[in-house]
Amino acid sequence: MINFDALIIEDGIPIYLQIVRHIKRGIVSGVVKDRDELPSRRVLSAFLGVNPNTIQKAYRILEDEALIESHSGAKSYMSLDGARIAAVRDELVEADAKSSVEALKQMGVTKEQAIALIEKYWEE
Amino acid sequence: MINFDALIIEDGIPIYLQIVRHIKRGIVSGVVKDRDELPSRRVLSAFLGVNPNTIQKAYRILEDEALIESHSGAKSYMSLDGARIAAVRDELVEADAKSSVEALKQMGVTKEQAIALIEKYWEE
Amino acid sequence: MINFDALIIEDGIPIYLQIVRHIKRGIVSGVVKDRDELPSRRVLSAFLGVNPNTIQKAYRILEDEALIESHSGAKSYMSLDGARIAAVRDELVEADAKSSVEALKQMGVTKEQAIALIEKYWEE
Amino acid sequence: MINFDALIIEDGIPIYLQIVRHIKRGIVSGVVKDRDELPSRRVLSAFLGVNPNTIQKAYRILEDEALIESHSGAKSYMSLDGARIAAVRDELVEADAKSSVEALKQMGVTKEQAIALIEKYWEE
DNA sequence: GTGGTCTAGACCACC
DNA sequence: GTGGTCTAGACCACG
Repeated sequence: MINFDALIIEDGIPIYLQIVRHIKRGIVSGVVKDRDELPSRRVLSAFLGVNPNTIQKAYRILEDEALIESHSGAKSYMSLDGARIAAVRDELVEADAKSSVEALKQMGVTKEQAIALIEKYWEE
Repeated sequence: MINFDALIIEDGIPIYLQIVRHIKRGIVSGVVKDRDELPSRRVLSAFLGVNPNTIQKAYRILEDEALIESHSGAKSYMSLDGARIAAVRDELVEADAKSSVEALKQMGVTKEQAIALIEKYWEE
Repeated sequence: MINFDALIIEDGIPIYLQIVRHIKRGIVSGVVKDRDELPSRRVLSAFLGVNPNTIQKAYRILEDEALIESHSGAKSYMSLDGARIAAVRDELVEADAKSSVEALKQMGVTKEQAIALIEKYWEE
Repeated sequence: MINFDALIIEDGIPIYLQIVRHIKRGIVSGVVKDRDELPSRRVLSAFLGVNPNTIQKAYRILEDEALIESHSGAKSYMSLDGARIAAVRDELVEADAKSSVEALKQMGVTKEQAIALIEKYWEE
């Protein structure tokens, strides 16, 4: 089952979005697989020290994106296939790179300067 | 004078911050220069279709950072020198690159893949 | 025995309350009589496709209002007399007519239009 | 401005739906007109003794149905035209009369008795 | 035990 | 002042 030990709730960004992002990163990195069981709202809320409703909101978003399946009274499971995983990868990796490139271009940074920046901060 | 045609107000992020960011990107790219005249609150609010107070809030922030000079009843002008421009560049460019690198690293992307992504999206 | 064919579970209002209401309507219409036997929790839950606990909750409410008699392990029976039936009639018929009249009046419908509506939908 | 004195919150049905219904009845009766100003979330919540969020949920539903217009920081206004009013009328009047007829029929009330009930309560 | 909804209180962004 | 969001607690239906 997916592990939430590495998820440290930080301030300034909604908790339910941090949970969504954590699960999506698990999908991209391959830690989470199809048909994996998700912790129940109550269990995860107790573990993270937040309200069950906050977990519910995160799971609901993932369900709307067809990444998990929930049925009243039953446990929740991951529902992944190649297309969905690719979509999540696009959303996280490509969208991130794309918006970064756009911002840098608008500020007059050259491609060479951008690559130099990446290399510089990669080591830190 | 700085052009606001390229500024498309998007939802989810405060309008006054989008205006601030747009002007700051102009500073970094060199489109905006020292002593440039800024459009009046009234003119810009009409052009963007937002409340004059929202423009006021954006200008006030820039004024607090000493990037513009306003005198009640008179026009506002950019107030830039090498140090200020460098500070804005750091704030925008470096912060952007840094957060992007961090996100990609967290998802298991290698430095080489990251650079490839930058090059790929730079052309589009 | 009371028939539950006409009971169509609708969303938005608690199922156990819908069951209570259905039985009370049977009392008012005379379909349900004193000493009538009620279907067992298990049978009714299977018929309606809901959880036995939901039936239990409905029966418990009727029991609290002294409209049925239950003894653990044995069947449940209606327990009606003139006073109880009149009370239920007041609660349902009069409350229904009253709230309906109030709603229609509030919407600017005239008495004649209201009667016409009743006649129109009575035939369908 | 629309009046909420006649709205008595009752149990068993979500408060926000009762508020939605009350406003829709005002639309049908003509009490509420296009461009009418709505009470703010805070004012109405204080008046009804419920949480501002409950009002927000009701207003949000009406906004989704394009019956009101809300913009952050500004007041909320009704947004009505003939087609929208007709749609609301259908939804309320017909649904109300239909469900009332169905309930009365199920309780063994005759059409004549139903009409008598309507006339009786109409005068009160 | 499970998932889901309703109401509430605190807070934020905006005009 | 306005509208909007986030988190929380209590409750409901269900297996």
